[in-house]
Amino acid sequence: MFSLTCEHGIRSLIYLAKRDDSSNFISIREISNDLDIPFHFLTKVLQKLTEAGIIESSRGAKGGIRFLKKPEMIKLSEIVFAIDGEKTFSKCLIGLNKCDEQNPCVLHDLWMEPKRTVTSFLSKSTLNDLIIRLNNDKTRI
Amino acid sequence: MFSLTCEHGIRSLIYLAKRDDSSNFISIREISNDLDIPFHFLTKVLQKLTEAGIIESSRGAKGGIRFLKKPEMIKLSEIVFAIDGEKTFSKCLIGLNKCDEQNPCVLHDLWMEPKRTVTSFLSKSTLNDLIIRLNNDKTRI
DNA sequence: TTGAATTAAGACATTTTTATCTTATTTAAA
DNA sequence: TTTAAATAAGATAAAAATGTCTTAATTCAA
Repeated sequence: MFSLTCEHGIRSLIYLAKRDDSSNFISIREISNDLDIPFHFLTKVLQKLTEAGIIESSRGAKGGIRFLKKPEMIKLSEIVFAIDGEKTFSKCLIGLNKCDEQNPCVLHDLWMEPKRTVTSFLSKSTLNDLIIRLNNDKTRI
Repeated sequence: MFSLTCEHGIRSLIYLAKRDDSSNFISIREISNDLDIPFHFLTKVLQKLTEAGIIESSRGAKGGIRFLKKPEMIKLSEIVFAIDGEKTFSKCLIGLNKCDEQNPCVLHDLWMEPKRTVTSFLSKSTLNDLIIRLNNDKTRI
């Protein structure tokens, strides 16, 4: 569904939202350890989110990453689009490069409703919505 | 969404359903030409569908592939599962290997409804449903 | 101002996916 | 029975995704 890179990105930001005191940077090494994601791989994933303006980073002692936007303003869709690309769920299901209302592929119409459900889920869910779940139960990242 | 391999598989079977006179084999070379899919790559894609029992193949002159099951009985989900794997849409969204009702990931509950919509779309749509669309309009494979 | 801590960046390695090529095997028909 | 036509299968190549390592740049604090 999502690339592994994207999964790492989502998990990291949920982790960050859970930990965030919003003024201090959280070190990537710590995230890497707690979420069991290879450190050097993770730095590259997070660089994409930095370029996308979702987080900012600081080098050196006490460095790390922190949110540039408020977690209640960050949608799942933003994260996915930043990492897997804007077209992640708007591409033609069978790979036709010109597939639209005028010239639809055989799946186009049937795919519209499920696609809407998925994209609405991604654009409705903010990081805050998600960490609320983490506070309650046995829910995990 | 689907792997390229899977896209090729779906397109080929829709093409076959459209062409099918159900007794003759259709050559892979012909499918390859008409759908603009690399021939040797396509033979391997179709071998997966043969192994899955959806089509059968014949070597030699007048060889090719044909359906083993009737197109009205072949669901999109079968094709996807045969090529991209059974768990294509049941895997945890963020990659946790033990994610279920008891120990859900943060996305688990929110993902349930969109997932249902997608899997229902895949399991409702048969090849026959799809080629009906091809007969009408400007619809393409 | 120096040193330790930390991310950035680029080179490199591995794995998976996609693509190609060659040879073997099978089938139908002359 | 031979030949042409076709898929099967395995080797190899290329590209993309994932993972690792090294060096550079930056930051804080002693």
